[in-house]
Formats: sequence, structure tokens, C-alpha cells
Amino acid sequence: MARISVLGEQTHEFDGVVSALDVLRSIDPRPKGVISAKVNGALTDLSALVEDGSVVEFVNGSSPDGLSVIRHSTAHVMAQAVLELYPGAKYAIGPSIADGFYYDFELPDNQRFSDEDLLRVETKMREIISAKQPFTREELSYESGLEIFRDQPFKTEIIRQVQELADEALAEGVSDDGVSVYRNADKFVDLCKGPHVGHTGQLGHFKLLRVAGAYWRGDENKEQLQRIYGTAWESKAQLEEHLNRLKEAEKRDHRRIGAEQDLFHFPVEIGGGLPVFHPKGAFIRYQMEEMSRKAHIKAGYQLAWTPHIAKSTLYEISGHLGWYKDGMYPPMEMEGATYYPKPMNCPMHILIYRSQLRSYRELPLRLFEFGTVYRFERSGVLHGLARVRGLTQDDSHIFCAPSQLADELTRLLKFVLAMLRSFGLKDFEAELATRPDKSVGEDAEWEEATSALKTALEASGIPYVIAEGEGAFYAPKIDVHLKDAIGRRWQVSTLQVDLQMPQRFDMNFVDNDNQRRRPYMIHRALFGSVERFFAILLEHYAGALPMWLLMSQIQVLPVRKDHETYAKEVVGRLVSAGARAEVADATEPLGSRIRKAKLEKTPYILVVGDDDVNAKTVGVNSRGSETPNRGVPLDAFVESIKEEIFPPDLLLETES
RNA sequence: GCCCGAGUAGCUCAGUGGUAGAGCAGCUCAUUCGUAAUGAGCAGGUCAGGGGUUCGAAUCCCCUCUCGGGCUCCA
Repeated sequence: MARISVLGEQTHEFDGVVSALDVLRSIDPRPKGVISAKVNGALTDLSALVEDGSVVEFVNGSSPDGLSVIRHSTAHVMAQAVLELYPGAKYAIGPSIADGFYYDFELPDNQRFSDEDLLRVETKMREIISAKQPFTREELSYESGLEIFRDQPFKTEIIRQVQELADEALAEGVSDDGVSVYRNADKFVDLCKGPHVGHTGQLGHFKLLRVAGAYWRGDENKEQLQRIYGTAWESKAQLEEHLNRLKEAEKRDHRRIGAEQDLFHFPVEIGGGLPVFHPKGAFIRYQMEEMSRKAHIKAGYQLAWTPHIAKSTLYEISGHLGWYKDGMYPPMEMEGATYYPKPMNCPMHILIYRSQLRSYRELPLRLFEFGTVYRFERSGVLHGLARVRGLTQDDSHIFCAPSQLADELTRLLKFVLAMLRSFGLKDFEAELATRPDKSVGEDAEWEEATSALKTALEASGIPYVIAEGEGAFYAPKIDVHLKDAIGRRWQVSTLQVDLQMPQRFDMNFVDNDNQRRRPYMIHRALFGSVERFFAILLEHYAGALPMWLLMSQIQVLPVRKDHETYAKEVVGRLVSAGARAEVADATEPLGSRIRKAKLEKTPYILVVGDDDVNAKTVGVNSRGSETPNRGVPLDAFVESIKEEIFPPDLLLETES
């Protein structure tokens, strides 16, 4: 007799041994969509036996756990297909990942996958899927495992490393008692912890996406394997939706929009990762920066300005030459001194602080600068504006008394979120990154700084997770992530409590008891880098940026040449109301000019013809709307756009 | 940096060993039009660069550069 509770239902009783599947069938003779089970909270095969007294929960293919099982099983099918097509291929690991899966291979004779090969692999996978091969689990000793995989160096390496890599190996199917493997129909066996779907027929809504290189165990000193990425879903509809999302993401690619809208480019003559901004792009930057500067000044920051290069001494004191020399541009020699392009602004801001004796009355002292820094990024990591070699940080350094730390961080995080929200971004998550293994400083300091960051996070009300050991070597930090319009996460702002620089630069202030004390230092980038934030905005808005950022907000289109006088009058009204508007001369047909203006994503296209000249009206085409709104009185239109032509007023938002 | 892929007009692309092509964009002229492409003409190329094979190379081979997808890295 076995008594099994089903989550959300009553307890069932069975004679003898039962599997999760038996339990499921006792509830529903023809269950649909269930592909896995959780027994006492642990994800397991439906075929797994369930002990007396267990609590069982069934996992649907559309749930996150269910999708992960489908993806992992699809990865196995892919490995089976590759091994059949390439006898002698070595296979490494094949986990499920966000939206899909991958599997790493080493093909015999140094063969490489091509895009056509992916189609062949897909075809083979579909054969395996139609064959409805069952996934069967076996538990083996280490010795049997090593025997089965004697020709598979990656598998045997995983098994052998069980002692020193116990945790990692656990995820690959190695446990203290031995190893588990999964077989499909005697044709394929893989070292695997599971669970899997019952048989391959439960799979099928997948697509192989691309082939890429990947290092064995993620170590660039080890061999490079070939990785195939794929995506897999429970239903055809979900798969198609995902493929559409990928297409949508491609359309939103900021590099594509940047070219289409003539915003920026990367001249080869200048070098990789070094963008130039064209007039329209530069105007957007200008608006971003001006809005930000004004907000900072209102929020009690003082502006700073610092040069682009400095003597090596500065970076010896700051420690950058010790920790990050590889990421710095190489030095220049001049008159016996060695200069480096700056990789960070903080040492220079510290020198401003240190230029005089500071009183506790001056604290918190908040310095702010759009500081351009240069970092040597390896060629393969460059990615449009999102990863460049010359970037402008909206960088601030706040120096405060220890007692002010928690309040200052709370205030700062609120400011950061208000600024991000004023760009129309709404969905935030944060990570609190704690002390890494490779770090400097006293435990007590780390403890204090980390707890101050936590206080700020709690006060902000945004969700956060702890990223254990992910802090910088000198500081715990908060990283703010945002979700864009199509659900992608981007890391933007970072707040760090520096435990090193104040000591390295021997900073101090005179406290109210006339004693000299060490100030605390907070580093903060809000956009992160202006370039990257620019890219995020372009992708979030799919190129249709908020009106206040744009150089051209309104285009006025006279129907015929003889309407141009009135069109100019309209532009005059708009400009005196503070908008940026221009006339598109009637040299081309109206339809053609409308099309052009719409492709440029102009927020408002005003068409003026005979009726409008007589009635002092405009025909309004709003961005995103298909149908024009004709005969709008000019005064009413000007009134309606009064808000959106100007940058949002951040101070109002921070106070509310 | 490493693996794979791709570079043809400003952009999107066709051209697989035999005279370098189209559409859009640009320029000129004509057209004056009420909501997503008016017409005609002109101009535009070291086929990424270099080397090789060949009677002949955009096309085949080698090297380099740049870009893309990943990996590693990201103060």
C-alpha cells in the first residue's frame, strides 16, 4: 500500500509500487500536456517510482520546468542525430538554456558544421522523433560509466572529476553513488541527470538556429568545440511566436536603426569600437546629456571635468595598473613620463576632492561628469554601441561620512530609478553583488557597505536578487537591470561602495570633533555608458524615440507649392512654442513625402492644403496611427504637444 | 584573442571561369499633387586588400583586413 498526495488534490492510495505516471493515470486516464513530475519538490521522470508518503506535482510542458525538460530532451535527440551523421563524433554537454538548448561536439577529422549541415541534422532529428524512442534511465557505477563512455573523452572527464568538481558534476548526472545515463532505443546513450520526456514523440517543435565555437568547460585554454544552438517549445504556436520574437529583435537591432536613421557609424579608418555620431544621433545624445546634467545639478551634484590621459603614477596609486593593465590602452612616452588613456574617471575625481582640506560640512560631496574613457576590448567582443572601446560614462562619485552612507545610497538609487523612468523605462530588477574571492579589504567594511546597499534596495521597492561573489574586487555593488519592450534584460546602472580608493589616495575630511576621518566613496554610472544606453533606447523603442530627444519633431508638408507660405507660418508657430519643426517642400508628390517622413519615424507629420489655409488648421498624422486627423485647429495642435516636446522634469518626479 | 560565417554602387541584393547588373537612395529636367513610392535622363564599381592558378578570375587557391554569430572577458 502506497499513499501518495497530489499537490492541490487529495491523497490517493495504491497497491504495490507505483510510478508518477501511474498516479497521473489514476487521476486522468488520458492526460494531456504533462511531461514530467515533481516528487517532493524534485523534478523527475514520469516513469520514476514514487515512494509511500510522497507529494507529487505534475509538470506541464508549457511551464518553465516543463520547457526545460523538453529542451534538454531535444538536445539529446540532436546529439543522437549528430552521432549518427558523424560516426566517431565526440559529444560534450548539452543543457537547456533560456528559450532553447545547445550541445557541444568535436567532429572527427576536424570537420565543421555548416548551415546546410544544420538542415541535415534537423531532418535526422525529425526521424528520431517520429520513431517515438523511449528515454530510459539507468543507474551505473563509476566503473560501468567509464566503460560505456571509454571512447568519449569529455564524458569520462566529467565522471573522473567527480571528486574535485562535485557540485558541477552533479548537474551532469554524476552523484556520490555513481552515474546515471539515459538511453534512446539502444541507439544513443548519454551521461545525464535527467529528467526527460517519456519518448521522443513528445518533442518536435524545435529549430536549430546557429553553429558557434565554444571552449570545453568554458576555458579558453582548452579545446574549442562546435556548439549548435536550437530552440524548442511545447507547441508549434509557441515556436512560431518565438521565431517571430527573434525577427522582431533583429528589426530592432540598434546597428540597423542607426544606419537607417543616419545616427552613427564606425568608420574603419578610426577603428573598431570607436563610433562617430552623425548630426541626428549627436542631437539625441545632446538631449540625453543636457537633461541628465540639469537633473544632476538640481539633485545637488556639482559638475567636474577631467582630461583623457594621465601619468602612470595616477593609475599606480589607484591600482588600475595592477588589476586592469590588460584592459588599458598602451602607454605613451613624453618627456620622460609615461601617460595612459584613462580607463576610469574616479582617480581624477578623487584628485578634485583632495585639492583642499574637506570639512564634514561639505559632505556628501557629489561630483558628476560625462567622462569619456578608453578600454581595450578584445576584437571579438565589440558589438555596435553596446560594447565599444571608447565610451562616455555618466559618472558620478559621491564622498560622504560613514554615517551618511545608507541615506545617501537610498537617495541615490531613487534618483537613478527616477531618471531611468523619465526615459519611459518601467520594468526594473536589481542585483546585489557581494564580495568575490579575489578582493581586498576588511570583512567588517564589506559587511557594512553591503548592508547599506541592501537598505537602499529595500527602500527603492524594486525586486532584487543577491549575486554571491559577483562584486568588484574593491566594492560590493548594486546593478540595475531593465526589461525592454520585448522583454529583454539589459544591465544599466551600477552603484558601488568603494572600500579601496579612499585609503589608496589617503583621503580624509575634518569631522565635527576636529578629528580627521576617512570618507566613504560611492561610484555610480546611471546610463552606464551613454553609447550603450543610446543603443538600449533605440532597441526598446524600435527606433521611435520619445519626441523630446529628436532633432526633427514635426514635419510640415504643404500639399502644393502655393501652400508653402502657410506651412512656414505653421513652422513659425511651432518653433515659437519651443518645438523643432521644418517644411518639406512640395517638390515631390505628397504621398512620397508622407512615406519618407513616416519611414524616418517623425512624431508628427502635418499636411496643410487649401482647407487648412482658409481655416487655420492642420492635418495631423501622429506616429503610430494609420489614420490622419484632418482639420485640427493650429492652436489646439500646439496646445496638445506642449508637454512632449520638452524633456521631462526630473525634479518633479523625484519629489513625488 | 579563439571557432564558424560573410564582404559586389551610399543601402538591399543578383551574378559560380568568358564585356560588372537591378531596385532604392543621389544629381538634372519636367510634374504641383489632400495622406506610405510622379516620370524621364544622368551619374555611381580596384567585385574588401594583396598574392597565386589560368589564355582569361567577382567566381578557384593562399594571406591580410573588416563585419556578423558565438566562446572567453567586461574596473
